[in-house]
Amino acid sequence: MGAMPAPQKPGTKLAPGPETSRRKVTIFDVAERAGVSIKTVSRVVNNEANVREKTREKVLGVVRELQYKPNAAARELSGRRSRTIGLVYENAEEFNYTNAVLNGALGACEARGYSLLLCPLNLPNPDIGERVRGFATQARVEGIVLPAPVGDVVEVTGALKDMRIPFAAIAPRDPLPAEINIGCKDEQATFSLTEYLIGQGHRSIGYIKGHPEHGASAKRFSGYRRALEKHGLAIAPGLVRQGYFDFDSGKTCAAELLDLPEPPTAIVAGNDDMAAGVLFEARERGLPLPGRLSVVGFDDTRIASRLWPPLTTVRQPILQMAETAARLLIDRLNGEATDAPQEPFDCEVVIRESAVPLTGIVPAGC
Amino acid sequence: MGAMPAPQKPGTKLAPGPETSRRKVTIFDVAERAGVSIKTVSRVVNNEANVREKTREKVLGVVRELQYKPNAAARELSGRRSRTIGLVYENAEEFNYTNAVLNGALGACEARGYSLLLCPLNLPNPDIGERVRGFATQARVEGIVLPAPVGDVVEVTGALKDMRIPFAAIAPRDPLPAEINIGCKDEQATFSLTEYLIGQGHRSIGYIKGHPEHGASAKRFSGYRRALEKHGLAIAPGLVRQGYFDFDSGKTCAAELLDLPEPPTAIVAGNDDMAAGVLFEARERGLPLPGRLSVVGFDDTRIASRLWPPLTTVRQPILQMAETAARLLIDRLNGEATDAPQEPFDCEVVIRESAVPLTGIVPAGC
DNA sequence: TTGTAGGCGTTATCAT
DNA sequence: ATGATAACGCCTACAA
Repeated sequence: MGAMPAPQKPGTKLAPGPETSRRKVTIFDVAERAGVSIKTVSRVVNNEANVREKTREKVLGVVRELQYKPNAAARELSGRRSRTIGLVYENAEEFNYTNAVLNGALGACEARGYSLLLCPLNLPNPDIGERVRGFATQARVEGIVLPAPVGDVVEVTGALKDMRIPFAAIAPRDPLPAEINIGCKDEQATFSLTEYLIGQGHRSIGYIKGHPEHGASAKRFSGYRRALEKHGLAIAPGLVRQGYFDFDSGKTCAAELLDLPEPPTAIVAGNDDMAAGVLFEARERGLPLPGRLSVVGFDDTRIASRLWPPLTTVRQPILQMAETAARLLIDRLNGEATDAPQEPFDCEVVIRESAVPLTGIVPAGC
Repeated sequence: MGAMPAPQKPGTKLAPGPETSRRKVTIFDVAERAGVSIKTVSRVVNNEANVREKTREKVLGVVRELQYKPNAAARELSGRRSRTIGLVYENAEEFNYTNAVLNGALGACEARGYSLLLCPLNLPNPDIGERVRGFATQARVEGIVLPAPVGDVVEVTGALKDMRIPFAAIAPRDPLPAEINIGCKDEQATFSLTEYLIGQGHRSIGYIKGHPEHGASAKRFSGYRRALEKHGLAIAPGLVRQGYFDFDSGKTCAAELLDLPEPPTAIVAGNDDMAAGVLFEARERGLPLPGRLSVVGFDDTRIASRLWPPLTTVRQPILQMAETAARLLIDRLNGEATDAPQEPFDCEVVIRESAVPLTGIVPAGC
């Protein structure tokens, strides 16, 4: 071992410094620390045979200690195995938040020769921070797209900032969490929607707020309030309820609104799912729809047009927003800086039959 | 150039043979053929500066000619750029075919240290074959999961077989297209559903078939037919319509059924979306629901419980099916053979209020 | 403008 | 059972 030139451990000659401790740990580090050759480490890591149990344990110990993760690229290059499978599926064009985001991001990636890796989260969750950290490390991503409401989860954004991984947020709240933030005119859209109801003669309009964790909830509510103010309508007590963007909370809030001494003649729900809950509750009470109660939603999800009556709602360009987020992120990654903050996207009010003019002649029974 | 050892072109010493022509073309091949160094090729491919226009063109020509695609792993290993971004998103637990498939496959991958790459398709499409080929090549996947109806698209399966890429099909039709085929008891479930209606006293039961391209469509229809036969009920002419798994076709077919001289008292739709169309059509005609018409669907998608009346339907374990497909595929990739074909999964009938006993006393008006 | 040398971190081969 | 060494295909640094 004397005269033999020490195997040049990759990375060894990097200038030492504060960053050194965070240098990627390689198979050489593990081998050295365990007093074995890299091949033995490789054997252990890949569960190959021909390793003494004692050696295996020792190596595994070091692996844990050093938190060694094999480099996927090197593995693939050398071993010709990508450890990747594909999912080829029919892309139903139906609207769905997650799918729209996916398609938008995928489109931007495809156009630029990038790949997209997924990390679904179940919120709320105590250890998202760790999950995201693991994802970013394992998946070796250059940047990350964070659709609402994840862009507002500090455990996630914190971990990312910590790891210095650039990210783009879709529809986040203020203050904007990312370098790249993509939004749409939620406020303006709800304002229009509410004005539309006012134009139909409604004077008592209830509101069901969205999930407080979503940035969009507050913006939408603002639009509602601004419309009422503009037309000199006060918000009667109890007319605003707190929902959570889901069907059940919409139904519950609708029940509360309809139980009011003077129930509203129209209800603005923070999204379609809650609007569906409102319709359901009204239906259960036998209220003639839309005659007795006008309802509007937000998102134009698939169920909006399937419900009875079909829902008047707002369509956000989520696909484009996601596409833009991914595109700007990739551009930024490639040093093609985007200085100006992205202009918010326009939304489109979709008129259907769930909101009708308040005629004063409320049809009886049916 | 004389004494200089020829640069050992990677792969050169592979035994020549029939496979040789299909060997991966590398940057060396391009360089040699273009009469330049690999660095120049690299410059061209990466759009770097300092390449004479003429040289650039020549290289690009060879690149096209040889169909050279840079090896992503080598690129990443050397350049420390993964050309991959991540999408961290909240995984709404709501049911949705695509999402369920995604989550199932993702789960299996995560558990085995695999990555999942997505390739959404828009069917029908003249050049899916090329798209899939491109995806498989570019994404360098080891295997592919094909959820319905893609497993039945011969352009896709053909391309994959051609490229010798193993794949697993979810809910394909017979004859089974893949080595690994995962199904569920569609026939049995529709049989139960139909028997349920018969048990409620219905004797005239319409059926709206699903998309003919889906293997499940035929199986479900069989279940319906078997139930009628078992109970000695004939299928009156016009009682079976051809739908396409979408809302509009369900609505259209419902109109046809309801226009029959003797319209059915119950309708079995091949999926929830068509069932929603049926409800919508009935609602437009002012038919009291569910009293005047019982409707059942299949899939238990989210809208099933949002509709009025809430839909009696069938829940398939799609998530588990996708998980199993991906798991078996990965196992196979790793040589852990699975000899026995996978047993079909059970489905679960979900009883809600859209189907009610035929009382004989049809409520008038409303 | 173009080319050469060397390294990226792993697996494969073949000795020991 | 274990290890030295050569690929793997590309990019960066530096030389010409």
